[in-house]
Amino acid sequence: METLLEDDDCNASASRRLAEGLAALAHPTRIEIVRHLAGQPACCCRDVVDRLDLAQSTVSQHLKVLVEAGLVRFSPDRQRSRYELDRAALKDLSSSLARLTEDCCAGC
Amino acid sequence: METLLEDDDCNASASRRLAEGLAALAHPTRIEIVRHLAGQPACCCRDVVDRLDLAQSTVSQHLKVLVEAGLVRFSPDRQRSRYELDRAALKDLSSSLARLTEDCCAGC
DNA sequence: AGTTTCCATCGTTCATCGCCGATAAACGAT
DNA sequence: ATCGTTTATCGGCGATGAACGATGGAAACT
Repeated sequence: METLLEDDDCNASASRRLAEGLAALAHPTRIEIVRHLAGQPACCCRDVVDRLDLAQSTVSQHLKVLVEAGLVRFSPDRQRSRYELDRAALKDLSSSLARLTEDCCAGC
Repeated sequence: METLLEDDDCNASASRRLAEGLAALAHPTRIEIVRHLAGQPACCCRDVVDRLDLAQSTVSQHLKVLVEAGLVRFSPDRQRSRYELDRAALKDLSSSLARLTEDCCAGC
């Protein structure tokens, strides 16, 4: 029962973390931002603003969400800001979902 | 409804659909529900209510979200309702995220 | 008959999201 | 020193999300 409880806690905690990661990507604009970031080593906020038809403040917010979720690395570069896709984190998230899917399809 | 899609909207449309799928899973409770559904061929609303400490109406809502996202199949079984995990749809979602991740990691 | 059980839906409350305009700080250029 | 550019953050507004209780309908049990 001790191990069972720990398993449950583990599952619940994993669910929470996975949900947080998925929530960060659960918006078309943020997926587009990730796609854009994938094409280059890094870019600044302005680049994204030019690409998407959204206000600069809105883009900044979306970038913040991605950074807080750990999917994008942020480093203030003088005037410009430097946003870089954390591909390892993205892979982790994808793997987590894949693992959940595999667990769910174990019997088929 | 949305049978007409311009080529330019292809990426945006894919992002939108992926975002919708991820949003359905972007909640710890719904992930737990999916996990629970994975352990059996099907179950009713009551089963989930007993497992999670939430009101029956809340659970019903979460199930509805999963059904509308296509991740869970629903068939009214006499008195009880029958919810069944659509493992193929879950795999599709997982694959979509994996594809995005691969696209983003093509150069590494 | 009446009753219980299971379920979906409605209405409400509260919090969060998504978007914007405005603002101020930081930096580069003139 | 004064622009122009870039950026993050604030305040506000409408929309959505998440939770609950209450209600009513349908099936099953007494």
